[in-house]
Amino acid sequence: MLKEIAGQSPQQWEKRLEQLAPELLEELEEKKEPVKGLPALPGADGGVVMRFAPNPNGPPTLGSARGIIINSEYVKKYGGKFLIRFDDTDPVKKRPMPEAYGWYLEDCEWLLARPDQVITASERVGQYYPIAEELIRRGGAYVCQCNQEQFKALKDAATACPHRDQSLEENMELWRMMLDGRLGEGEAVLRIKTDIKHRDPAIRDWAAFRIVTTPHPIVGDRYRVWPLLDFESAVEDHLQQVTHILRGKDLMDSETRQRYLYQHMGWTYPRVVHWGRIKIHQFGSFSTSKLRKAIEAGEYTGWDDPRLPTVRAVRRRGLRADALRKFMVELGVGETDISISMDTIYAENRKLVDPEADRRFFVWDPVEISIAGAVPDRVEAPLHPTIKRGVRSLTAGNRVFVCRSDLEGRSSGDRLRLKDFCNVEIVGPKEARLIDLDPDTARKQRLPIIHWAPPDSLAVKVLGPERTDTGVAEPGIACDLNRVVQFERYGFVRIDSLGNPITACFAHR
RNA sequence: GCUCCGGUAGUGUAGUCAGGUCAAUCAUUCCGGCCUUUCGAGCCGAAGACUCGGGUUCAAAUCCCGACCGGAGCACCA
Repeated sequence: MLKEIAGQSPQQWEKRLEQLAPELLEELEEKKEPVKGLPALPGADGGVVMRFAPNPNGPPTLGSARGIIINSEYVKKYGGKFLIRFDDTDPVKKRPMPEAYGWYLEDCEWLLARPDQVITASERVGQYYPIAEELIRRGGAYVCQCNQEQFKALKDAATACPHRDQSLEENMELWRMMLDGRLGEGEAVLRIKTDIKHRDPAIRDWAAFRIVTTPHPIVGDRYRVWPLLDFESAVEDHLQQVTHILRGKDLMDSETRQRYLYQHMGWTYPRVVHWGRIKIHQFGSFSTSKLRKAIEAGEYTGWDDPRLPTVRAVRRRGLRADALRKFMVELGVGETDISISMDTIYAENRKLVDPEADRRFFVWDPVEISIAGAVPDRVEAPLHPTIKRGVRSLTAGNRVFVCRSDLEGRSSGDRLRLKDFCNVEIVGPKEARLIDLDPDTARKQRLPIIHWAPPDSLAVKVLGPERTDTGVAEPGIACDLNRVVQFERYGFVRIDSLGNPITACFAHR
């Protein structure tokens, strides 16, 4: 029987199945449908509460954008709440930047991911204390006075430290001593009991609170006992009733650690999805603290320097939020570490921006040439090559600018067309002579077509991720402040400031 | 050293849980052609991948084992 089936073709199987059970055939076809957008989140059908939890020690980078976008995208998909939570509980080693809180909110807004609620951990530390005390009462936590090396040695040997089985009263008293100052920095931590023999040493009795006397940039010296990430995050996720956590693979152990706390408290842990590290070809790997140092050293002009992989920098260059969103959604949420190229983001952005961007002439490395003959004083050029939305009027005349590179390698007798203007023949190093105005001449003679800039052009400096170009551009760009335009044969730019020179930021070709 | 995770075209990604129509999806990139008064856009075409080795099975990208490669954690950082 089996042999008989194996000998038949898939088409024959299908026919047979159709006779036997047509409903199963439908099911087969259903399965083939490709899923669009983000993969389904298990258990999300009743709505979700999700959060993005940055440390505000700089503005969001493109890596943060992924977290902001994917979280908010899921909330959009299933309904529910999107939270921003500032995990700013280290006043020393990961000292928060007061300005950065606002930067996150601004960039979220721009990324079309307005949070439904904003939580700042440093302002809520007082609410964590009763939970710590409850944990002590339940025997799930203890005050440990080992120094770091001692504890590490014991932990690596899978042995409990002497403080682990102190009485409840002792622990409470020590905890009060942490709070009221009788214990100093480094003298004690509160640990969550896990399994001291857990096969993974990273899980064993982790620290939940430590003493820090350095004032916090937001709340000053309001607290001297500060939670560590695993405690703060675990508790806050429960308080906010977070349903799904998206977190980096680097925090994979956190779930295992935090589950012990949840167990002690009788809470249920949210669902967790992990994703791998993201690297961008054009920027290499970057960290906020590294960028911060480079900025402070004067290597960059600021957090929105077009050479930087921050959200504000790409915004300044004229990348659009919806392009970024589309790109991030297509990246998905895989656990593999990925290395992406900005080219893919650029391609996405180009599709959105190309139909909307007016065309402008920008001549880099300009050379002034003279054209002998009766050339018009003004010409008109379309604002867009295929979408009819009008023209721009340009001053023309006998002297215009062209790119040095368009002249190089040409000699007397060579002909070319100045786009939307005239056909010329080279007669000298910087001299040309008019042939005629007809674009058909250029077409028939297959002349190279170059662009040019009018005599009344303005000085322009284009700041790009890879280099800075200087040149001149038609004066109309003075009306394009904050808009994205295409400099023909150059690329898309956002006009960044009016001045002398006008500055533009380069987006992409 | 201990522990965890991953490996589909150049880059991402779908498919892997529930093995079969997967000679493998989509996007981007690259190449060729067409079109175009931009080196942009558009159109057409092409190239390009299941890390390796065993095993299970009629059948393996999919399940199992091992190797290799890559990433991460073992903080009083986030």
